[in-house]
Amino acid sequence: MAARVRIKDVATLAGVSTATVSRALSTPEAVGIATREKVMEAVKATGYRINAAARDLRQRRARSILILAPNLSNTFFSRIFASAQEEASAEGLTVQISDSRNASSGFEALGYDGRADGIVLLDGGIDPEVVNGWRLPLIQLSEWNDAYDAPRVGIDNHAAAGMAVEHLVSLGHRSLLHVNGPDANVLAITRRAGFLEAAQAHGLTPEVFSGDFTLTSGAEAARRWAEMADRPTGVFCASDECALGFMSECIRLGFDVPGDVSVVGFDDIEFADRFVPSLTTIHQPRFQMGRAAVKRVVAMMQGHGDPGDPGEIGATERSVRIDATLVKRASTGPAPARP
Amino acid sequence: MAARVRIKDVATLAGVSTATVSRALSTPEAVGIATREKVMEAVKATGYRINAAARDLRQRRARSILILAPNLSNTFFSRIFASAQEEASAEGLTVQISDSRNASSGFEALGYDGRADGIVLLDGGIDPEVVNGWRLPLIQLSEWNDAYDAPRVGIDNHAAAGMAVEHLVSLGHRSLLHVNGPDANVLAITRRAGFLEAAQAHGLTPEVFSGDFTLTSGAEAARRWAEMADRPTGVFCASDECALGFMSECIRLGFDVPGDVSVVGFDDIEFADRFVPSLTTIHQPRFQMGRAAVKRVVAMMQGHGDPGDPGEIGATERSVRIDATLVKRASTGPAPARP
DNA sequence: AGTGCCTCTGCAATCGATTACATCTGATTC
DNA sequence: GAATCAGATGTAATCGATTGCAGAGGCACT
Repeated sequence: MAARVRIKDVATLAGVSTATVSRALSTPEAVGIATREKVMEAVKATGYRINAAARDLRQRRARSILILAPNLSNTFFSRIFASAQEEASAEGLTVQISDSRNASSGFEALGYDGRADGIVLLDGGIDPEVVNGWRLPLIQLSEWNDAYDAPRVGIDNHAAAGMAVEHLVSLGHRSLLHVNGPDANVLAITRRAGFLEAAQAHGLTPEVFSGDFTLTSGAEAARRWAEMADRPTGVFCASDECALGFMSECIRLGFDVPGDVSVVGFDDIEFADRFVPSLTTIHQPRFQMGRAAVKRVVAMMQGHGDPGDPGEIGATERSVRIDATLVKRASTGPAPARP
Repeated sequence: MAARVRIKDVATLAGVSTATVSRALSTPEAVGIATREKVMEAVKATGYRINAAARDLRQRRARSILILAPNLSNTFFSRIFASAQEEASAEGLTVQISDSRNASSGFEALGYDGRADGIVLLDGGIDPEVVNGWRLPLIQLSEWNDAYDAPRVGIDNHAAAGMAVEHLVSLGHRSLLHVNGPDANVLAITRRAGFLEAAQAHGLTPEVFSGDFTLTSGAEAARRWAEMADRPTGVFCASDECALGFMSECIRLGFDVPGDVSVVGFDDIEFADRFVPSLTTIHQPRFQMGRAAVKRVVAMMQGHGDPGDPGEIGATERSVRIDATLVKRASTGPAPARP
C-alpha cells in the first residue's frame, strides 16, 4: 500500500474541498464542469489513486466477490475463473480467487474478513457451520452440499451420468465399468449413483473402481481393468482427466480404443477433443457456469438493501440449472462381439 | 460486507475497552490472561470477525499480494497459482488472482488500488508506464519486459530452446521446424531466437511457423507441415499445448510420431506425460516458480521500512533464475533415413 | 513512607475516503 | 425588489479498527 497521495492533496492542488474531489470522481455530474476539469487535472498531476480500504470502510462494501475452489491447480476450474472474472468485471466488481483447502484455519478463517461482498463456492467439502456462518450472499457452483443454506448453479450430474450409460448401452455394451471420483465428493457420489441407476434400469450389474478424478487414477484403473478376467467393454470415468489417463494407459498396454473398450469422460476439457482417439464425454458449459454463478451472486448482493442484512440468503429454490450434453467422439464405438 | 458485530460490541460484552480487545487478538501476550480469556469468550459469543478495511486503513497495508496473469484459462498458470497461494498463506498473506487482460482500464486500472502490498506479474505485455506507476514491490514471473523496473523470476528461455535443438540434432535431425508463439510475446520471441541460434550453430536453416501456444494452433501447423514438399523431421513447439495439438493432428493425418517426425514441447504440463506418445519437452518447475516469486516479493515488501517507501524496487539485479531441464520421452526418436 | 519500575488497561487520535446537511450564488418568477 | 428554487460547494461526522501515551495498581527496595 504505497498510496502516498491522498484525496486531500488533490483537493489542495485543485483549490477545492475533499468532498468536491470525491464527487468529481464518483459522481461527475454533480460537479460543475470547470471544477471537474480542475480536479481531473490535479488527479493526473499528483498521480492520485484511491485508497480502497478507506472507501470500503466508509461504504461498507468491497466491490469484490470471492471465488473459492478446492484446488487451484485443477484445470477444470480455469475456464470458470476466466468467465467469472469477465462477468464480474462487467459489473464493476473485482474477483478474488482462493484455494479453499489452503486457508489458515484460525481467526480469519478462509481469508473471509469483509474483503468480499459475495462468494462463489466451488467446494462442497467445507464445514457447513463455517459456510453458513459467513452470512454473505453465496452461491454454490458445480459442487454443492445440502447443508449449505445457499442456492446452486450447476448441471444435473445424476442425469448426465445416465446419458453416458444410455450411450454405451445403445452401442451394445452390456458389461460396464465406472471409475469413480473421491468417496466424499458430492459430484463423484452423484455421478456414481446416476451411473448405477441407469445401468440397473437396463438389468446390468456394473463394476465400480475408485479413483480421484486425476490422470494418474485413470491410468491405475486401466491397469486394474487390464488384469480382469472378464473385461468390461464400456467404461464411464467420473472426469475427463481420469478418462484420458485410462485411455492412454490402455493404449500403452496394447489395447485398442474403442475397438477393445469404449470410454466416456465427464467435463469436456480442451484436451478431450485433441486426444487420439478424441474423447466422448459429457459437456459442461463451464464458461456459462462461471457467468451464471456471478450473475446470481450479484443479484443476491443487490437484494441487500441494508448492507448488514443477509437479504435473500437461503433462497435455495432460486438455484440455476445448466444443461449438460453428451458429445459423441471417437473413443466410443460398438461393443466387440462376445468371445 | 456483513460484519454487523464490531470490536466495540465485543469490548462491551467483555467489559473492557476496544483497545484491549484489539490487543487480545493481535498481541495476546500484551494482555492479562484473565482478560484475554474474557475477550476470547466474547469474540466467540458474538461471532465477531475483524473488518479488514478498517484494519488495512489504519495499518496502511493489506496483507495481500496480487497475482496478475494474462489469461486465467491458460492451464499453464494453474500450478503456479496453487504454489503461490500456498507460499503466501505460509507467510500469513492472502493472494488475489486476476486477469490482466480483462481489467477495466479506467481510474482504478487493473484493480490496483491499494488492496495489495505487492504484485507478481505474469504478463509482459502491459504498458510499462502503468506497471512502473504502481510503485509497489513487484516481481516478474515467467514473462517479462525490459521496460519494467523490477526483478524477474524464471527460466532461461533462450538456453532451453537451445537444449531442444541439441536434442533433435543429436538424434540426427537436420531439417527443423519451430512452431512459434504470438509475435509480440517475449517468451515466444526468446524461444524462437534460442532455437534459431542453436540451429544456425549447427549450420542448419530451419523453418518457422507462427502460432499462439494453443492446441488449435499446433494442429493448424501440423496441417501446414503435412503439405510441405520437404517435411522437416524435427519440430520444436513453443508450448506443450501447441506440441500436443501438432502431434495429435499428425497422427490423425496418418503420420507416425516419432517415426515420421519428432516433436519437442515446452513447459511440461501434466498431459505431456500422458499423451500417446508421451511428449519430450522442456520442464519448467512451475511449483518452484510460484513459490520463488512470492518469496521474492515478500522480501521486497519487508524491505519497505516506511509503507510509502518504494524500497528496493528496481533492484533488477536481484532476479532469480530457475533451472529448466529437458525431459526425454517418446515423442522424439532418430531421424528417419533421407529418402 | 517514599521512590522507582513494571504490567495491564483505557483514552483518544488516527488512517482516507464518503456523504448528510448547511451554505452560498445566481437565476427565475411574481 | 422580494421570494423561491436549483445547483454547486464546503463543513464535519462517520465507517471500524490500531496504537502512542498516560494513568492505575502492584511490588520491591531503600
